[in-house]
Order: sequence, then structure tokens, then C-alpha cells
Amino acid sequence: MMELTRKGEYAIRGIVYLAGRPTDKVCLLNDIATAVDVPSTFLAKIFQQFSKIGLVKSFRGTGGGFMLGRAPENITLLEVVEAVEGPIVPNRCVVNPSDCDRSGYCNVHPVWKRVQDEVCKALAGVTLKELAAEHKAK
Amino acid sequence: MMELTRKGEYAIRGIVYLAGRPTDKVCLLNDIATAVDVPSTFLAKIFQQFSKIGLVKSFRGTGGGFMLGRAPENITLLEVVEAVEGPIVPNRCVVNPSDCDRSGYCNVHPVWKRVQDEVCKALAGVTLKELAAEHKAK
DNA sequence: CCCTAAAAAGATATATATTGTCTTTTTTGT
DNA sequence: ACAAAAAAGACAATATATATCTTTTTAGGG
Repeated sequence: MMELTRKGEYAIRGIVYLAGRPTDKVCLLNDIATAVDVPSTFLAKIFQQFSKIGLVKSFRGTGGGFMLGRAPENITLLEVVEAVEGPIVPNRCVVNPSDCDRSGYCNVHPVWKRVQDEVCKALAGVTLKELAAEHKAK
Repeated sequence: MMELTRKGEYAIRGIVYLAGRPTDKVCLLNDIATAVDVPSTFLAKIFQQFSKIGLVKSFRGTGGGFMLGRAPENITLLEVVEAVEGPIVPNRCVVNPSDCDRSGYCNVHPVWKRVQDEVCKALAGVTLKELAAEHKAK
């Protein structure tokens, strides 16, 4: 339950890789796909979604490719995940409260709210800069 | 993303209802299903799963039905959810770390661990007793 | 202006998971 | 023996996930 899809995983891999590249030049989709081991046609769809909301900037034609849309320290993991998976909704009652008052008041509802809150907080607390950073030997 | 399935929702409804009934007598599956507005054939499958792990006790034959397997204050929402949805796994790397070290060390991994932890904590912090309680007018 | 590189867009395909239903079997009390 | 009730198993429709392939649009370079 509550599992990230392949699409979400791929999305993170791709954009984290991009965040680790020099910011002054574009990356080819195929290079990214190869580097992070994702089917390039699938990654293309993902990056199209990123592009639409400005998470990445795309350049078409010869010399084209992708760049991060903003500085990596200003993009959170939450944004990335929600860009491709939609909003964090542990139960539909959280998005549509009318489902919830099936019989008066539902005691479970606040729990899902809490879950939603905690997940968002955890994901919003990490930026692409941190994710792209070389890890220290442990 | 991270959405409870119908099955999970139904499971909660069913067992919370059971927790709100007198503990000294059995409930018929059909009565529960009707009360919580769930297809009874579907709820049957769910309660079979509950029964196997002892969350509920089942009695077959005439006069049979279901009872809670333990006192409602000793059953957490986490147990109920995991009984039908499986473990809380926000990303498969959390369950199978070998997926994770695709390229050395993955900075995202601890975030998923954290998410897993927070969700479990939130769900484990609520018992059926609380969920079955009449809510106070607010 | 043409050619090529590259992303965007759209159509299609397959596999898996979800959400059930229906039938048969087993158990149990009367 | 009969009836009530859960257990078990087979089946089916739908939705979602996971892609792939083709065509179109855009842009740069000669």
C-alpha cells in the first residue's frame, strides 16, 4: 500500500540526475534516460509533465534538451512526486469530504489528514540539491 | 498517489462497526455489510483475511458470525490496514534495499524510510476503540 | 530553403491490480 | 437430516500501470 509507482521512481531519478549536472547546459533526454536506466520513451512523457509546470525547461530542435526550471535548492521532492503522481491523498475522503460523512462523523478522517500532512512534510523537507549531492562515505 | 483502496476502506468500515457492537455476541456478515454499505461478498473476503490473523474470530454454521478477536483498544488502525493492504511501503527500495544502491548510495532512500515511519506511527496511534466511539458534538 | 536533431503529441499494446460476483464446500446448531 | 452461516475457489469486468511506436512540431546549421 501507498507505494510509489515506477513512473514516480523514474521521475525522481531523472530530475535528480539533472539537478546533479552543470546548470549552464542542456541535457539530452536520451543521455538522462541512459544514465538513470529508464526507458527513454517513458522518461519523455515524464519530462513533458515536468516541462508543463516549469519544473524543467525544454528546448526543442537541434541543440535542444532539458534544464532544471529552477535552482535545485528551490525544488522539493514533494513537487516532483506530485507532478507525476498527483496530490498526496491517503484516502479519497481527504479530498472529497462528502464521502466521509457517510454516517454522521467519521473518526478515521482526521487520521488520514494527519497521514497526508506527515507525508507532505517529509517530502517537502527535501530539495533536489540535497538529493543530488554526492554522499559522504559512511 | 498513496491512496487506500476500496478494500482498505471497506475493511476499516467493517471492523470499526464490529468494534462498536456489543462484544458478547456475534455479528452476521450480511448485517455488517448492510450497515456499512459494502458488497457482502467483498466484505466476506476481507473478513476471511482478518480471521486468518486473528483480528476477528469467526464462527461457522447456524448461529455463527463474527466477533472481534481482541479488545478494541488493543487493535490499531495500522494492523487493520496492513491486514488487507499489506505492509506500508512507500517505495520498494524500502523493502528491498538492493534496488536502492543502483549507483552507490541513494539519497532518497532515507526520505522514504521516514515517510514509512511517520505513516506507521500515525496509524499505530489509533485504536478501534477510539474509532468506534461516538463522536462528541463539536 | 532544406536537412537534421530534438522534444511534443498522440495512438496503441500489454500486464497487472482492483473490484467485484457466483458457485461450491465445509462447518455447526437444531 | 436440514438449514444457516462462513470458507474457498473460479471467474469477469474495469481501471491503472507500464510502456512502445509513429507522427508532428520546433529550431539550428549549412
